[in-house]
Amino acid sequence: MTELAVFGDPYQGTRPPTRRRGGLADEVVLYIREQILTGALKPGTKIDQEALAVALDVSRSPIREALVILGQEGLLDLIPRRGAVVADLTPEDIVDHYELFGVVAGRAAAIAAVTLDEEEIEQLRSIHKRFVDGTNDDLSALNWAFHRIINRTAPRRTRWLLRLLERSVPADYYEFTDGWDAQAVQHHATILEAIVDRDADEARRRMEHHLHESGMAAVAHLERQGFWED
Amino acid sequence: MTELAVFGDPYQGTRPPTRRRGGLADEVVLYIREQILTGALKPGTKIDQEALAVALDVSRSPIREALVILGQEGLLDLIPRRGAVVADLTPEDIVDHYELFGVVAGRAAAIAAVTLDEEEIEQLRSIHKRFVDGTNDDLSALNWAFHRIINRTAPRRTRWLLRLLERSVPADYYEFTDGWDAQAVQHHATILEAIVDRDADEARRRMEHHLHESGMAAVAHLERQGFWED
DNA sequence: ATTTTATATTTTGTATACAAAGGTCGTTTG
DNA sequence: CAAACGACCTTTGTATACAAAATATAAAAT
Repeated sequence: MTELAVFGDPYQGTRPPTRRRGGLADEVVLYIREQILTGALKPGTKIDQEALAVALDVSRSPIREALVILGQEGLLDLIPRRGAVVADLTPEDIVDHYELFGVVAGRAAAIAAVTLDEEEIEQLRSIHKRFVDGTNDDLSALNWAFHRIINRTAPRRTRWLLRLLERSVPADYYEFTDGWDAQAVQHHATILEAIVDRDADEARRRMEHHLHESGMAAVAHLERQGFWED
Repeated sequence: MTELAVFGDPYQGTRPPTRRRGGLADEVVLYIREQILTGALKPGTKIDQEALAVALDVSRSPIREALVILGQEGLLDLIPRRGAVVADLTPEDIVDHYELFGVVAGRAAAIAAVTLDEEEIEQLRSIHKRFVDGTNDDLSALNWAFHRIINRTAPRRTRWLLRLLERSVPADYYEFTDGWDAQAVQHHATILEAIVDRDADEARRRMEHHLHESGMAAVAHLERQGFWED
């Protein structure tokens, strides 16, 4: 069951956006990012603008804009006058990335612990419940919904940074990493508990821990994808 | 004295880069960012690509790349098919930005407290000393050098994020905010102390506090610049 | 008079064209 | 034989051209 019922859905409008109609550059970004994070494009590989343009059947204009975006995200190194190469992200970089993700998401969790109202906490409980005993739900979507309720109360700039940090990292290791969902459920339970207790500091610590472990899972996932193979 | 002597300089090579030769897009980015952060371009203002191209005497190609970069930084809102407008950053956004800056720089400080060697700590002392009694030094450069020694030991991704957070915010409020340098000296002193004590947690807390106060100064600076005038 | 509809104009997004820097490969020279 | 030079080819960066969407303008209808 990949599609969730719309009626009676406790987290309507809290599902990851399927797609919003931007320009061609956005699609190119999605394509290259996918290629990098699945290990199809190895670190150090040079991006041939013309070749990519031909392959995707677009001109170099949207290609170049996409390269700029991915450069800003840190997935590509843009060296002036000599092109773009896939950034050589090491396991340490991924771990570091998730630590950063942790301190920012931790901040969001701390804020959520003192700002979420009872209704929102109830939504959180409901989603978590479906996570616990849900066998026929999309775990990634539930996970996303859980974090969204927490993050949406954070200030605007914090939400912006969370989105940025989320993008440049594998999104779907839930489907692949064995046993991760069980671990995640545990983490979510402790985070939810801290929020119910209105314990901001504990919520922060537990969210940091959750993201730390997520980083480990992400590294394992990338390794399995052959991200660091020759 | 804006230029520092090269010989006998305890922080050679630790000065902010004057300029690195990129493409035209980089210069356009610098220009627009300056315009925004000085209040010349008010939030909500639409960016006319053609007009900008004519004004800066370049084509729309580098202009568009610049807009994409500034969009990624959060200084512009890029709405597909209807152009770019200056993001309406509120004082809350700026404060939030510096809080984020704080948790990231705090992480760097915590790492520095346990990884800096004696020589680096000595450099830190030396710079701080010049900061304390230096009347004829460039305070911005000294400030930059102080933070650089701390941040350079942080992992790569953390340094990347620090650079990103640094960019989209006024860089030179040292020269403008009255009494800020005295406050900064105090903060630096306490941070240095925590690092000397190898107290990672305290270093983190004090760095967070330092950035929090910096945020206040930045908001005051932007207000004085007329950033939020009609 | 105000809203609606049709048409013209502007502006963005994409494609193509061109100039210059970078890279390649073979030749020359020490 | 290795290093250095140079002519050629490739690729990037920038400018221009064109198509389509959005906005503005004017006419028509209620």
